[in-house]
Order: sequence, then structure tokens, then C-alpha cells
Amino acid sequence: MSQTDTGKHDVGARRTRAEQREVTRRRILDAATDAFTEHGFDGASIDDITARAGFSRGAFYSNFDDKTDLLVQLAHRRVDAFAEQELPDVLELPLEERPRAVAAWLVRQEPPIEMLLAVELARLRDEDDEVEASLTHLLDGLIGAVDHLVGLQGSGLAQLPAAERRERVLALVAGVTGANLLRHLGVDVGPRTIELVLSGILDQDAADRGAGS
Amino acid sequence: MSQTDTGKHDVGARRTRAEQREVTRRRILDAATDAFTEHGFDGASIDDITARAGFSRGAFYSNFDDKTDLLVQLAHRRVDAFAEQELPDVLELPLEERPRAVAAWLVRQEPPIEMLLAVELARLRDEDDEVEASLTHLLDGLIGAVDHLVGLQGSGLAQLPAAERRERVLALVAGVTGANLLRHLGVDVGPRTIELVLSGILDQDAADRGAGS
Amino acid sequence: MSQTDTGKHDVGARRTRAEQREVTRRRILDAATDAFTEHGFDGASIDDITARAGFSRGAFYSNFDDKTDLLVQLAHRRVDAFAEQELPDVLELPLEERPRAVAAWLVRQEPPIEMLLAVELARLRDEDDEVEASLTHLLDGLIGAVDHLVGLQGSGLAQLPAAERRERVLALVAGVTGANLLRHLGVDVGPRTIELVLSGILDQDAADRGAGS
Amino acid sequence: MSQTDTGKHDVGARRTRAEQREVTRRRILDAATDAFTEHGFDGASIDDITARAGFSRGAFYSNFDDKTDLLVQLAHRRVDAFAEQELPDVLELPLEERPRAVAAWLVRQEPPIEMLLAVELARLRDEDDEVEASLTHLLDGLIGAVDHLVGLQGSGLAQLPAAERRERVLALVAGVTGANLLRHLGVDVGPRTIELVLSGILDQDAADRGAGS
DNA sequence: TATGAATGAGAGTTCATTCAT
DNA sequence: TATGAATGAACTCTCATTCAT
Repeated sequence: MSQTDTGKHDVGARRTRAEQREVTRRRILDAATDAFTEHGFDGASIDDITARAGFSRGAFYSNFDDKTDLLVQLAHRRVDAFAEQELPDVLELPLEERPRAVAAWLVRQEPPIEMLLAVELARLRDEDDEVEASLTHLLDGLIGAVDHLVGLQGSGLAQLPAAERRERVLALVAGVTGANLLRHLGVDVGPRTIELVLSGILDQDAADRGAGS
Repeated sequence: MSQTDTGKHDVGARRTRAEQREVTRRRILDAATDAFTEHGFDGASIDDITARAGFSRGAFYSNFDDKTDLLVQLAHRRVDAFAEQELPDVLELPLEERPRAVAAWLVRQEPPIEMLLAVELARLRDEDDEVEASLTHLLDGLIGAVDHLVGLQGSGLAQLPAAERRERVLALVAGVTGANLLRHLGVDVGPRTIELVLSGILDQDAADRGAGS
Repeated sequence: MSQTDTGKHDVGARRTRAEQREVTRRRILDAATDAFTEHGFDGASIDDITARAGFSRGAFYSNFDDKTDLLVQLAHRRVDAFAEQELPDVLELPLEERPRAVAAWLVRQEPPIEMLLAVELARLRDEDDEVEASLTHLLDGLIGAVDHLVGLQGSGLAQLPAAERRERVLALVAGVTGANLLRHLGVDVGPRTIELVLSGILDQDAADRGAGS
Repeated sequence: MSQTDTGKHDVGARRTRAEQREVTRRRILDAATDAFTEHGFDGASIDDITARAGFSRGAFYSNFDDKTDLLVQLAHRRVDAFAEQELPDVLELPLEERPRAVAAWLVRQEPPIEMLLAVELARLRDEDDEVEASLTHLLDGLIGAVDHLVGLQGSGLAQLPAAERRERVLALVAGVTGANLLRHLGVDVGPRTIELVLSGILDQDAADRGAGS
């Protein structure tokens, strides 16, 4: 959005400026993550967010267009972070242990703020095209990352027809999303629960049976 | 959504005061369901809700303590409605068709507003004991209904140890919840996806494998 | 203040309509006195008042035009009660004891709600002619009663010129009003304080000196 | 709330902001004085007050916590103003002229809003500790100022025992307060009335008589 | 006469946003 | 870039009042 780069006088001071700006942006985004988790998008005020970050409200408007822009930037950032992280090296494990390994990895993805952001983006999408794009980007990023993970399985599922494979991926995302939501609500959901969800989907036999129906 | 005519002078039925009050309450609750789905709890104003219901703002405060009370009442009502409805008669079906039948039933549970209400209740629970109780009631109701459904399977899962059975139930709730959330976000999730989630959990073999690990 | 006697259909004594109405009015006026003392005119709601009286808000509008009317009626009632009560028989006392007797009597006039009512009436007088009349009536009643009391002194002050006598009366009213106000505010004002105020005004010598200046 | 100035660029035009803020505060307090006098505390709306001051409603909340805070600040300000002003130099006058001089000074203390503020503070004192403190401060300030004035008399009253002196002071405050209240209600109370009240209290003979009883 | 559901104006307050500094 | 005073729209909630019962 606001890339600025007013680079006219490229002295040494300029890089410091850009760096400082980046630090400010990051601190506000971090504070926003906390505030949104705690009070929701509407419930978190700009004042609350900037105060957490140690700034006045003015700093916010020097770095973001408005509150919606903050949401969009935050969503982008979360997708990028999600996509960039290390995936578990499941290929080295025997087939029957893979679900557990994937489950453990997914559970580690906390806090599950992505979906809360997504819900807000969905609410605002009619008012702003950029929001719509951002929501799509967020969902595609999540689904794509899981799809990539499934592709690593090396056998069976990797060779499923595209449509069936997408069903599997969506089922995985749904299961993990739901489990995270339940945890967010205070329900005691352990890795075992997620394993249960995953094992059925990843299992070749179940897959066959499902594909056959 | 189902705007009963505002005809105050009903044809034949003269309503008692209590009945009229109940009608008003129900229409406001219906309107709130729509408004919350569309704009979220914070985003939906009392004015919006009462206008949808065909009343003035004051009618709301004549029937509810405040906005939080509305949320609590709505949650109760949804749980009750969920618990009271007909469960699919899966026992008449062959084993392999049961997941699909259950999936179809679960998909029918629209709109999937329960979890959105739950998220708001979770946000408010620290400020109000009644909210905390309401959230617990809501979750227990959902989990209990699914548990009851699982008990109807008549074989296999019904005889699992309590702990394992609870894991299965939570996994089912997580899967369906997540799928509904994805649909809410505009992702094209069909019954087939939910079947995939369910079949693995309900499947006896997968169950054995899961329990054995 | 709670007369209770919930028995709406009286067993023995069947009251006439007019009597019942008068009872309702009186209970509401009593409740209003308490509520105004506690929360002020604006701060006391019709609901609060009627609930204290054991009625619903509808009973209020069956007996009074509106809230302003209640204020007017209450003011009238207080003046009447003030005027009707027994005045202290100061003539039997020696001159130097009279101030104390009058002070004791004045202190007994609690709660000092008349002036609080007067302040509200003064605020509303521009909007309603009846209010203006009511305020005049209230003040004339108070001043008149004190004037009458002064007249009882039998000597000295009773024969002062009208203008000077009015000054004396106003000074008395001011002193007592102020003392009551201070008590209302929690200041520890005893009868001795009021005696001090009165003795100077009632005292013939002080009067002469005052008139001579 | 008390963000001490960032004090970075501390030398040039930097006072403007703090000064401007102070101007705004003062104008709102002035407007509030008028509005409260006219409509009372409950009757004066924030909108009315800020509009009189030439600001928008938001300016109010930028300078005060809430309406109660405004009341508290206003009370403090009035006490300070009262305490800081010049007292009449009564020592230069002959004894018998002192009451009149004091009366004239007291009458000059307009508008007599202090007691109206006090009544509101008394109403709110149970809900807020700061209000309680403010009420005490207000009353102590008024009583203290009058006590100081009495001390200036130089003879007689200045040497009374503490208890008796306090009675005298309270009597003075009561008299003046009551007279101001009557004026507020539209009663024609002149300086002569106040003189009457005061002369009796300040008078040495009356004092003796009072002390002797 | 008394009830209480419903009305709707208006209050206090919050908060995203602007802009002079 | 960052500050924070000021704006003003929008919100929740209160309450005097009406009216069908």
C-alpha cells in the first residue's frame, strides 16, 4: 500500500529512516496481533494497539492508511510467515507415524489468529476490493501450504486426481481450523484429537473408500 | 429472512400479552441471527437488529437487559434448537453409508452461527459470569448432541472407552466446525469434504489404528 | 415509607373510587419525596418512584399529567403541610429564650426538600406558567409562615415597618435555609448554629442597630 | 492520563500546544458554569456545554474524563478562585461598619454556584471517592475562607474558643448561602438582608449572649 | 384505575480519523 | 516520522410518555 520510498537524498540517514519505519511497523503489527486476539478487530482500538506498541495514535496513521489497511497488512504478514516456516520432514518417517508428526506440527501453529482475521476480512470484503484480494490470498496461502505438505507424502495421496486431492486438503484445513477454534474457546483438545482427524484423511484406504463412493 | 408480516391486528387469533411478547422476542432473536451473521456481534447495531424485526430500538430494551443478554439468549436458543431436532436415522443404513448420511445432516445445520456466537461469548466471558455459563452450555450442548449421535451408531464406536470416545466426538465437532467456517469464508466446501473428515473418524478400522498408536 | 398492604380487594373496608385514588396519589407523592431527596428531580425516574410506591408506571399517568405536574403537586402539598402545622407557642417564653425555641422548631422541619423542589421549579418556570405560579406559591407560603411566626412575638418586631419586617423575615428564611442546606451536605450544623443566626435577627437591639445603619 | 510533555524540542513555539489546551479547558469550564446555573447538572448536556464554548463534543472528552470529572474540576476551580481573591480590608473600618462591608463583599461573590455544585457532588459522593474528596475540599474551602475573614476582625470574635468560633463561621456561611439561594430563586434579597444576618452573628454582644446560653 | 409493551428522542461516551505542530 | 488536540459519526442505553388491554 504505502511503499513511499521518497528516496531523493540517498545519504546514510535514509537507510536508518527506512529501518526505523520498519521497526515501528513491526511493533504495531505485533501489538495488533495481541489486541485482536484479546478483543477482536472491532473491540481493539487504535489507541490500545499503539499504546501497547509504545507509540501515540499518530504513529499509526504514519504507517497505515486506516484500520482496514492494518488488517490487510497483518493478514499478509501471517501468510508469509506461515509459508516461510519449515515444514516437518515427514518423508523420513514410516507411513503410520506421519499423521502424528503432521498433527504435532499443526498444533504448534499458535495462536490461531489467521481464521479470526479471515472472518473479519470476510465481513469487510464487500466494501473494499483490496480486502477481497487479501482474503483470497490468506486462504490460498493456508490451503496451498497444506497442499504442499500433502504433496510431500511421496505416495498415494500425491497421485490422486486434482479434485480429490483438493477435497483432502480442504478436509485437513477444516479439521485443523476447527480444532484450533475449539482450543480458542477453552475446550481441551489435544494432539490426539487432531491425529484422529488427520489419520482418516491421509490414510490411503480411507482415501480409496472415499474416492469410490 | 422470514419477516412475518407486521400485521398487528391478526386475523383470528387474539394474542395474550405474554404471547405477543414472545413473538416480539422471537422476531428480535431472528433478526439478531441475521445481523450477527452479516456484520458480527460488534458490527450489528441494536438499531439494525430492531429495524429488521420491525420494531423500534426501545422494544429491544423492553425484552433484553442489554446486548450481551441478547447474545446469551441467542446462544441458549440455538443450543436448544440444535438438541431438539430430529437426528438422522442412521441405524437403518448400511455401515458404509452412515458417514454420508451424517455429513448431509451436519451440512444442513445452517447457518453455522453457533461458533461465531461462541467466539463472542469467549471474548466477554471474563466480564460476566452468566456469559461464562452460557459458553459452557453452548459447547456442552453441541458436543453432547454429537456424542448422542455417535452413540446411535450401534456398533463399534458406541463401545469405545469414554476417553477415546470423547476424542472422537471432539474430532467430529472440530471437523464440522472447521468446514462450516470455511464455507462461511466463501471456500467451496461440499458434503464430500465433510464425509472425508467423518469417515476416518467414524471408521472402525481407523479407530483401531488410532487407539493402537 | 412502604405501606404495603397488598390486599387490593379490601375485605372489610371498601374504599370508594375517590378514596382509593387519593391513597394511590399519596403513596406516589411520598415515594417521590424520597426519590427526589435521594437522586434529585432529573435523577429520579418515574419507574423508580412508582416502584417505591408499589405500583407500575401506568399508575403514575393515571394520577398525574406528567413529571412536571408531579413536582407542582408535591410543592403544593409541602406548602400546605408547612402552613398547617402547629407553630411553637413562643409567647409563653421569656424573650431571651424565644430564639432557641424557634430554632428548635425550625430544625425539626426535615427533610429540607422544599428548597430543592424550589430550585427545580425555578429551572422549569420558563417553560410552564403553572410552574411559575407554583414556585411563587411555595416561596410565599414559606415566607408567609415565618412572617406569621414573627408576628407572634408580640412585641418589638411585630411593630416594625413593613419593609424592615420583610427584611427580617427574609433574613430568617435565608439563615434557616442555608443551615438546612449545609446539613444536607453533611456539615455538622447543630441547633446552636441556628440560634446564633436567629438571635441576632430577632433581637430588638440588633434590630435597632441594623435599622439605624 | 498525565503525559508529561515529551520535552524534546523544548525551546521555541512549543508552549502553544499546552497553552491552547488550557484555553480550551477554561472555556469549557466557563461554559459549564453558565450551563449548570441555567439548567442544572443533569439538565446541561455535554453538547450544550461544548457548543457554548465553541467546540465539538469530542473536545470535551479530550479534556475531561467524563461529566463527573467536569463537576469535580469545576468545584476545585471555584474554591481556588474563592480562596485567592482579595478579602475586604475591614480592619480599617469602625466596628459597626464592618458587617456592612463584609455583607457587600459576600454579595459580590456571584454567581452563587458553589452550593449548587455541592448539592450535585453530595448526590454523587457514594459512587466515587474523588467526588467525596472534592465535596469536602469545596466545603472546607468556603468555611475556611470565612473563618479567615472572621479572624481579621481583630477583636472579640477572633479570641472566641474554637468551638464557638466554628459555630459563628457556620452561621455566617449558612446565612450567606441561604440568601444566595433565595436570590437564585428570584426573591428580592438585598445587601441589607445579609447585613441583618451578619450583624447579629458578628456582634460582640450577641456573641456574649450566645456564648452564655 | 392500573398494567406494561412499545415508542423514540436524547443522553453520555467511544473511537476512527484529520491536521497543525 | 510522530504527536495529540479536536472532530463528529455512531453507538449503547435511559426514560418520559403513549396506548391497547
